[in-house]
Amino acid sequence: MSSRSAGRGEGRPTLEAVAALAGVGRGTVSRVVNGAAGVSPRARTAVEQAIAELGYVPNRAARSLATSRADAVALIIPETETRLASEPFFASIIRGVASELSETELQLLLILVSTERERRRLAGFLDGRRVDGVLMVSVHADDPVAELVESTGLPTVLGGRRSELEPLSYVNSDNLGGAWSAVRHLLGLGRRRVATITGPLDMEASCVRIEGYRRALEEAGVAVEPGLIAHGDFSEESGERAMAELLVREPTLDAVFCASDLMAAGAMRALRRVGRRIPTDVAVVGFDDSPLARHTEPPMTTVRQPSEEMGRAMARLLLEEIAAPGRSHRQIILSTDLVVRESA
Amino acid sequence: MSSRSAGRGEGRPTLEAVAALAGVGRGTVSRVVNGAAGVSPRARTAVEQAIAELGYVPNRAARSLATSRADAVALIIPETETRLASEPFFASIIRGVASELSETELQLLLILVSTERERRRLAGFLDGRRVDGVLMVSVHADDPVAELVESTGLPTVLGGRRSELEPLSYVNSDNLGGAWSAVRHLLGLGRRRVATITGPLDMEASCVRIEGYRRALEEAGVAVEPGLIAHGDFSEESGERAMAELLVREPTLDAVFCASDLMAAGAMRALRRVGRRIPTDVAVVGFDDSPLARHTEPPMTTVRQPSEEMGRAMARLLLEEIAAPGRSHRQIILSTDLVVRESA
DNA sequence: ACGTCGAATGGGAGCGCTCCCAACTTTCGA
DNA sequence: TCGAAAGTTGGGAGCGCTCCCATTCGACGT
Repeated sequence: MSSRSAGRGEGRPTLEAVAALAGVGRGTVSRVVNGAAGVSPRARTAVEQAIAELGYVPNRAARSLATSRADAVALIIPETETRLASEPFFASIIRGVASELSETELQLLLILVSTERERRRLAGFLDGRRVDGVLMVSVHADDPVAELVESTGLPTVLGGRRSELEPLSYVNSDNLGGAWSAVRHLLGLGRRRVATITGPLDMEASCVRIEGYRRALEEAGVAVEPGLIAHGDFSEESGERAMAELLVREPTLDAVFCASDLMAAGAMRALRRVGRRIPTDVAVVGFDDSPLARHTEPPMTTVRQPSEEMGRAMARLLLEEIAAPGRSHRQIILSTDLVVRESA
Repeated sequence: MSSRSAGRGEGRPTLEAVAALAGVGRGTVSRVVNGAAGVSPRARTAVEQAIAELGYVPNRAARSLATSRADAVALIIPETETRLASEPFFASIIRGVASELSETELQLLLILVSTERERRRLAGFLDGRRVDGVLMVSVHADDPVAELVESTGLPTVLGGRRSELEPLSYVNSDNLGGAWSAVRHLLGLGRRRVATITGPLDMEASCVRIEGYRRALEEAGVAVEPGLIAHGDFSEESGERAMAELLVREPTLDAVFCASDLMAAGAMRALRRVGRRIPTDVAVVGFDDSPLARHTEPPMTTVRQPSEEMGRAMARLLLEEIAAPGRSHRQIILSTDLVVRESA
């Protein structure tokens, strides 16, 4: 069934071959293939038959050359080795994007950028206009990669924004509400000395989660103490380290809200090491609802963010942007919700 | 003059533009760009200067059309929603492949195939010869996707093989040795009623791991009892279910070797539910050494397989195969090792 | 001095497709 | 009945690149 059987000695069948077999001109075949109007039913049938018989599949490169579209989009993940593997967040994004794209003719190019060399390669790549649009996740405040992408003028959609005045389109989850509800929950449990372990401060999501933490505290009339805020970088080690610091600085804390599940897992480990019981002594809440949250001991209470849906929304937004390049940029905020397990 | 591009906006510079500026012919520029021999130093310098001045980047589509190479490879992951996200194995493979590919000019196309529709789309895609080669992981015994790929005749490298007489090139980890050493370890601990929870039987890796289990037992003079073998599908739920079954069927078991960390996590949950202590009552060993293995309670003893290296090796093999299409297929086996933590 | 040979070079001929327009056919109103 | 409008159709002109061949040029041998 694959075109091999139909081979007329030559290589793969071309438009021209189909035209010849169907007894029509190239133009007509092209119109049929692209679903354009203005083809008589008679001609259309003949062409469709010829296509089936020959097993014709249009040549992407030729089409690309003629239309100067690439029929592909790039998903750029600018992260170091470990994060991609350890955070299922990325895998979910990929899945969402891929599933949305599978409805279209667009191909998904995956580009991981971690080294300086890879960044330079990316520059050449984008300049070569080999994609019609770009998706990018995990953007830091003044990420050179993001600036590179922005400077190309290609339709772009970010997962997460760089700041409140992000000029590009983006899809974000409700970090403020998520953090807020996590801390509300902790307060509702009667905890009053609630600490937080933040993500890297050059990421807007981290800052907004801190803000959510602040607001929940303030609304409850609990003072925000700088000593209760420690910083991490989303990794497990950083969470462990931050928790250890907090424990020294504020021995009386009774809860901690962590900006990622990974950090929460690290924090739990630090707590366990010094013999604090979870949640009896210290309640712990994470952020992401990654698979590991169900495997910690005790299972982790965490803020779920719909990462696959995020990927899907990003793809959808990008498609719109590619279709109507002029239009102003848009943003989508997806809601989060608290998954209560046993750690808080 | 073409009204579209050459008008005022003056699109990206072409080979011809570079040639004009450098005062040479198209052929010479092409030679320089492709690093071909037979260009005088003088001409080469002039061309390089012109390229820099114009910021010329070759058009991939045009090159593709002329050479009928795609300069891209596809990584196909035929899996259902959840596995991609829950198993860091895939993320590691992706990273390995991407990092190896970043040394080349090849692009990485990611193709997730889970629905029937996506499979059909893949068929057209491959027939369109839009990639120079294919990488595929997680292949089941008579996976229609694998057969589809094989039938295209494209250079292909599998991650894992379909059977012992796999005709395609593949990279595999030493499943036999891994399983063997896991069970050895259990036996060395004095356990004598060692159960196993297998992966899906239509995957060769599962069968080989069972074989490793068998051999270790036989070598130690311990009888292999069918009742101690339960089947799962690599997922956590299946592990939990299988463990529950085993517990009913063989209440006296004192150890279990699981063919994946995820299943081991499920098994641990099942054990905990019925109050069996780990490892005191039942020792548990997993397979993969995924990040979650460090977060279970207690931390899991497991067989590490070098998944990123696996991705890298796959890419390397594919490059060779693309370069020398005629040559016979090759295989690479990567060794595994046991990571002893606290569950066994 | 002249012929010879290899290195360097320019440019024609496509690769397979889309775009677009001229040409042809059919239909319909006057 | 005739012309105009509408509906179809074929195919030329590229898109930007590589491949390859004919040509040019300089260096060398005799």
